[in-house]
Amino acid sequence: MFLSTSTDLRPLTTAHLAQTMHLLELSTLELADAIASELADNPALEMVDERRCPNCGRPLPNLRRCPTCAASDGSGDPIVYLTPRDTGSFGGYGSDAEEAESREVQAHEAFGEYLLRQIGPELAVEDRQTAAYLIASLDENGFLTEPLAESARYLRVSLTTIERILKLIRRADPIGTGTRDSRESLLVQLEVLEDEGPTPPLARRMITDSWEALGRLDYLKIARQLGAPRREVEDAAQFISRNLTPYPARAYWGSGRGPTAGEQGTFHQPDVRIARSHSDPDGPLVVEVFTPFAGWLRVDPKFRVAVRDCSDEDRAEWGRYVERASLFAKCVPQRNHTMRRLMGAIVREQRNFILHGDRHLAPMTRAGLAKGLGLHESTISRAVAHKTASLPDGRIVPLSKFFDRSLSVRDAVKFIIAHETSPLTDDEIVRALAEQDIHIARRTVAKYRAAEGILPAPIRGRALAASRYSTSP
DNA sequence: CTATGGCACGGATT
DNA sequence: AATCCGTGCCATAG
Repeated sequence: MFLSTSTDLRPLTTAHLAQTMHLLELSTLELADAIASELADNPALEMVDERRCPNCGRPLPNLRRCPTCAASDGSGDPIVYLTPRDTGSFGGYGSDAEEAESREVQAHEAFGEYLLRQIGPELAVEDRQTAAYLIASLDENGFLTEPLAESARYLRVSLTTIERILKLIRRADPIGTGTRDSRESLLVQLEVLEDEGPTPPLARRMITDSWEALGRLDYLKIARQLGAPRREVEDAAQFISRNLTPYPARAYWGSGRGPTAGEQGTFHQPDVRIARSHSDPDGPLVVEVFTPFAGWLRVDPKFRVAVRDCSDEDRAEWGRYVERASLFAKCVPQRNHTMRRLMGAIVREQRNFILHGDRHLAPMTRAGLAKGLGLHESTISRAVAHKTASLPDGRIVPLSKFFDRSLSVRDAVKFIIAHETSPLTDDEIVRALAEQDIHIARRTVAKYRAAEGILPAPIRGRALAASRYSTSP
């Protein structure tokens, strides 16, 4: 059986070889495709479907994270680990999806597929259709507004079945999708965090019993309602706002607001997730670098045996496959290791930016980072290219943003204009910036202002005046 | 005359 | 080597 498959070996192309060297510049999704096609083309390569820590290689039976690799070393440095995430590219369906009518539909479908793929393995075959229906009924916030009884009647399945499937959807990434509203969503998210570690005991009651007051941040009222000290209420509220998000699905459609045009309406899975440690929000940041599969790659031992036993004329060709498979199997973990180191360095350098916003972005160059890590600068460039990270506040930003030289100044310009009493001219903005020790030319302010989509001072004045008389904003 | 945008140049970055 | 970015100069609009 094995020999029969070997008759249709596909030729090794130079393009493939070149690709092996370029694994670093692939996003998680692209890497999944690359691995899938390599597995298809090279019979000597095998994926072992056994969960292992993608970093240290230890087996991980029923564990999501490797306890050793996910531990803090106590130095205050960010905790960076690799997280296997099934991207679904091994299912065999083509990557060139049909052109959808609108990007919105495309995004929704991709999001649905993403959910379905995660829960697929835990789903009985006859439940797949039900799950697909439920996911398709989600609204733009990822909520399920249709009454469950109605879905049950339409699908002719029991309410308990629906609830069982829904429970899977709710706990899949992004956690809290498939709930009825923000409140239920927060509860599900809290539940998952409770499984992982300690959470403020007040948090749950605040969401269930003091929802209204929580929305208005009325801590005094919550404290009175729950009979708890105000101090504890504030702590719990801070925990909620830092670790839970009312619209978990939104993070997957680019940044909901903000002028990152072109990204909107696109479903996007980040390649890296940066979060606060929920047990210690002021401690080291927790960074997950996603890898596209849970198993590991190696040269198929059966193929090795076959090479040893085969005829001389076959040996040369088959040997090339073995060599390539072996190289590829080494390159993938190498890539992930580099990504892990790189993210550690970036997050250490940009902690303030990650936690406190654009204005705190520190100047950082790829070249400087390369020196610090002992890597070539082109390696850093490749590793940064085509990848995105999700930040603790839910925004998804390209990794290149960490190297934006002008972001903090642009943000300062935005801030000045947002707080002006009367429209400031570009020259006046230059002077305002100088007071913050930021020295740039007038012409540059004009460019930043334009880049942020802010109108020139005289027109801003008019727009302000006009808005007093018109009803539309 | 003042505020701004277009074009192009040079230096830094990739 | 190619690209990006800040800036100066100059034309133009109000």
